[in-house]
Amino acid sequence: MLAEHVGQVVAEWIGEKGWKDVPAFGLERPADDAHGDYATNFCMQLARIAKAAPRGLAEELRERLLSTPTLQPYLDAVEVAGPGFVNFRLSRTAFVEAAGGLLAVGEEVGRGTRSQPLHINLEYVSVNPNGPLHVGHGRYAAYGNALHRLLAFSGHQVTAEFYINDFGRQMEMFGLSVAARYAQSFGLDLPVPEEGYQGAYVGDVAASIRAEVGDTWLAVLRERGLDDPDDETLLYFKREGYRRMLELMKEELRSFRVEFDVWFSETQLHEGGKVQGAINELLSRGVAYVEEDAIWLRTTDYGDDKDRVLIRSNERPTYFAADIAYHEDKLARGYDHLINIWGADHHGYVPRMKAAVGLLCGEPDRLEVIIGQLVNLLEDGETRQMSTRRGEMVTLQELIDAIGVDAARFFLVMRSHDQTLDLDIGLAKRQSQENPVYYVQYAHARIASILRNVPKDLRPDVIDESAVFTTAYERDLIKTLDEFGSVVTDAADRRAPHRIVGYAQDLAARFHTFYKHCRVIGSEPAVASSRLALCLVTKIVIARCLNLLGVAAPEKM
RNA sequence: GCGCCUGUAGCUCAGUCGGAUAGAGCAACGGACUUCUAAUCCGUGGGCCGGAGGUUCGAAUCCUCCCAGGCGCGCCA
Repeated sequence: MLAEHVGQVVAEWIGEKGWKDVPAFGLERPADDAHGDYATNFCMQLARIAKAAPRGLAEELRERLLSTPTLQPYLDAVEVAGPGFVNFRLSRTAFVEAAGGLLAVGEEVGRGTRSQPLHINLEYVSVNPNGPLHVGHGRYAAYGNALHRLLAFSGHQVTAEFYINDFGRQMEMFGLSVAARYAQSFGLDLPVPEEGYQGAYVGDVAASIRAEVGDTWLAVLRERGLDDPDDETLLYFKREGYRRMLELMKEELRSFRVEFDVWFSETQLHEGGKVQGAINELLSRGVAYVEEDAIWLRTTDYGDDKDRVLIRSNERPTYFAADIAYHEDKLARGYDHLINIWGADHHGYVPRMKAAVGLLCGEPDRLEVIIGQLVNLLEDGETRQMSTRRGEMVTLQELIDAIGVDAARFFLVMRSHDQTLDLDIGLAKRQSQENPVYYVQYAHARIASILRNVPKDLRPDVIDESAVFTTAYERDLIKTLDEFGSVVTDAADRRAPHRIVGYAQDLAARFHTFYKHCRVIGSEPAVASSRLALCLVTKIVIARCLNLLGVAAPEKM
């Protein structure tokens, strides 16, 4: 509420002095209340450019602020402190106006308005549809979906996309594995291939096919076995297995409150000629070339270590080639910006993909790759390794069944995506009651409870009267609420939804403290109504935070 | 060997485009319910911010080197 006004005065000051390349002006919340409601270190940063002592500059700024008439109603005191800090103490009027402003905005508190909103394509999760989602995928799902909500709320237009890796050898092996389990369910001894998928869920998929078509394919499998992957029977199992796994995956994600706008099939990219088309175009433009019977892309033009193969000498396209066609397709659909969320095990792939985008459109930075660190799984302190192929994994569903969607999402998104996450599944199950999500949700439920008990004649209005907002509890709450908008923008720009978690915990803590010390119902009318206004705004902001994280905001607990 | 990420309280982690006395949760200990939900609040203890140099009025934050851990360096996906 104050930063803009002070910023204007500062800008005029700088203009008069003719200083160049000055740092950005900002206010911060001091850790110590003795340093006021807000403080700035601007004069110390300015000292080098202005070639003057920080404290002298601070004194000068203080004089200017105190002689600016429009600021007077908002400031009780401006002090110069320490090596050159300027500390601000706000007036009651400032708090009343801030609270009134927030109440007037209502449900839309914190929504960003961008002068240049971007149409962003956000791709995440994107796994082979040949096994259930494990908790590692769950982390990217929780992170990506929270980022989706956050970017949208901060003022961008976002399309969420899932790239289905349904092409190639992994899917073939999966199809063969399903066929083998199908045959085995009739007593036919057809072993799952060495490199096939051993998990029990493969048997479930086979059983589901059997339930639909009975022994239709049994005789053919007995006769021909699994040796020719292009056999139409085996293609059938690949297709049907794929279809069922994809449905399962969609259901799991939906139950985890993760929704995608576009499901994009890699196979259709190949069958629609898009891969070949992209390569032809790159060849004709001379950025791809033939050498040693293979086709290569000049990714070194954009700083990659070496050029990369698009078509192998055996004439099969690489995964990279398909990915190029995919990104060309995304670019052609008109997005300003592409964001991919990848696991840390793919980070070596980033330079070539950015180079490819550079070769496609001339702007490698239209692609932004966010690398999410991995989840380190433990069970009661012991490391637990995961393998989709061997069917050894902790599934996302298992975590959800154990601790619920809210606690799982909160836990998976509360730490920076840049940090490897230790998840002890045994500990998580035992400690689910201590999940901090309940602390935040409880604040919301408490407010809902107050609202249920509000007498009819009490209305949420901020009344300009000397009795209101006299406590530090109320003022802390207002300051925190007032910061929500900048927290949203900051978290979105940094791709850091975990900052929303931190903010929500902080806001909930300030509310709980306020609740303990500041009675709402039963206080004298002016005080009660002003406090009710704070409750209403707090409820809106907490609900918004939880919504951005994909977590429910309960009315009762 | 090279590249990316990480190293902060007993545990899990915030804080990292330099700011005032480094924070939270959990765990430990001690208090607070006749009043809007005690899933809460108030308090106590707990730290060579991996190590060493450097830049700066000021470094957990920036630079260099070292140590430790994770991940990656394919005509795999």
